[in-house]
Amino acid sequence: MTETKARRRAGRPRVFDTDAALDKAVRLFWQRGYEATSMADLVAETGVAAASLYAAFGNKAGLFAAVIERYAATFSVHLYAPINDPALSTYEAVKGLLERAASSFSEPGTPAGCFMYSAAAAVSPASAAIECLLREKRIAAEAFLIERLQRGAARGELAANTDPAVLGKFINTIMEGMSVQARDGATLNELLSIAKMTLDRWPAAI
Amino acid sequence: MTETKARRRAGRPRVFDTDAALDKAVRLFWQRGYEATSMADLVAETGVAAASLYAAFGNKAGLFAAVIERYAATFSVHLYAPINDPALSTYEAVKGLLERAASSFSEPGTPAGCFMYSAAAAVSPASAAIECLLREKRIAAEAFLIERLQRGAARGELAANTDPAVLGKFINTIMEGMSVQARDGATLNELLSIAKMTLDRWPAAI
DNA sequence: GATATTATTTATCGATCGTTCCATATCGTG
DNA sequence: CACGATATGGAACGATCGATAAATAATATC
Repeated sequence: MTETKARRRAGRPRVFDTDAALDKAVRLFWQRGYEATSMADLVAETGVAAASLYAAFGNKAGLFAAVIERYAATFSVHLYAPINDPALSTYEAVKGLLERAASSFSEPGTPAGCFMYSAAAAVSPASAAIECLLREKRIAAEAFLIERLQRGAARGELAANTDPAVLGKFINTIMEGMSVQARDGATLNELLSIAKMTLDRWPAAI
Repeated sequence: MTETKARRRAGRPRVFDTDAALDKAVRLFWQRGYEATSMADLVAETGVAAASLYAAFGNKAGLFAAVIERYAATFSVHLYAPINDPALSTYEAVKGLLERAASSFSEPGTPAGCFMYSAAAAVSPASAAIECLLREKRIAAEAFLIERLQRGAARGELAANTDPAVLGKFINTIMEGMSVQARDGATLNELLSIAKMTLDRWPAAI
C-alpha cells in the first residue's frame, strides 16, 4: 500500500515562491509578449536566478506554459465567472462577461488588454508551439462561451433564428477586438460603450 | 531656377528592386511580427545582403517603417476603398469594408489576419517606437472610419440616436477581433457570418 | 579620363540570446 | 553524522542578435 500522508520532497527546499514569481512573469509576458521577454528580464523581475527558474520550469517555454495557467487561474477565472453562474440569464451572463472584459482590459494595475490575445500574436517558427498553446486556450474559451449560449437557446432565451455558434464567435470576436482597443489606449468608458452597443442588439426571444 | 527634369542619382545604381524586397519583408513581418523576424531571416527571404538593406533603410526599424507603408499602399488601400467610394451609402460602405476584411484576413496567399493588428501586438521596451508606429496607423484608420460615419449621419443615413464615434469604434473593434479570429483559423465563411451579424442590426434611419 | 558618390560583397563586431556547468548549501533519510 | 537528493548563486557556454568596417564595383558629373 502506498504512503497516504503527504511527504515533503527530499533535498534543499525551494526558497522562492513559485506563484509570486509566476505573477511577476505574467506581467512581463503580458506586456511584452513571449519572444520580446528575455530570461534576463525574468531573472531581473522575479529576483530568481536563471538556474532556479530552469530547475523549476525546464525552459522558457515551460515557464510560459506555467504562466498561462497562472493567468487562467487568477484572471480568466474571474473574467468568465458570469458564464458559470447558474443564477444569471444568458443575456445577463454575456453582459457580465463583456463588462468584466471592459474593466479587466483597462485595469490600471495590469498591462492593457488580454494576455491570451496579445502575448503571442505573432512569433517565429521556432516558437510556433507557444503560439499554439495560446490559440488552443482562445478556442477553448470560445467553445466554452458557445456551450453556454446553446444551453440558453435550449431554455428559449435566444431568438429562434439565432445560431449560438455564430453568436458566440461574434461575442468572442468583440472581446478580442476590445483587447486591441485597450492596448491602443481605449478607456474603461469606451470599452463599456462597445459592450453596450453589442448588448443593445441582443437577439432575445420575443 | 532648379532643375525640373528628374535626374538620376549619382553613384552605383541599386541592383535590387526595393518594392519587391519590401513585399517579401511584409510577408515575414506579417507572419512573425517585428521582433521574431531577424535580419538574417530578411536577408534569406529577400536575397539582399544585410549591408544593402542597411544602406537602403537605415536599420531594422527603418525597414519596418517602409514595410508599413508598403502594406498600407498594397493592402490597406484596397481594404478601405469602400469607405472612400462616394457612390456607396454609409451602410454599403461599412458592408464593403467588413466583407473585404473577411476575405483579406482569410486570403490563402497571405498570412492570416491584418498586419497592422498583429505585427507588433506586444514588444520589448526597446521597440516601443515600433509598437507606436502601428498604433498610430490603427488609430488613424479608426478616425478615418468615424469621419465617414459622421458624413453619413449628416446625410441622415444613421438612426438619430446613433453616435458615429461609438459606432465607428464598435465596427473597428469587430475588425480587430476578426483579425485574431483569422489568425486562429477562422474560415472566410465564418468571418463573413461575423460581418453579417454586425450588419444585421444596422442602426439605419427609419 | 579624373573624381565624387553610391551600392555591393565579405567578414566581423560587441551585445545579448537561451541554456548549462559547477561548486556550494540545505533538506529528508538511514 | 553520513549520504542521496534537490536548490542556489555565479560563471560561462555556443548561437544568434542587430549593425558595421573595409575593400571593391558601378554610376554621374566635370
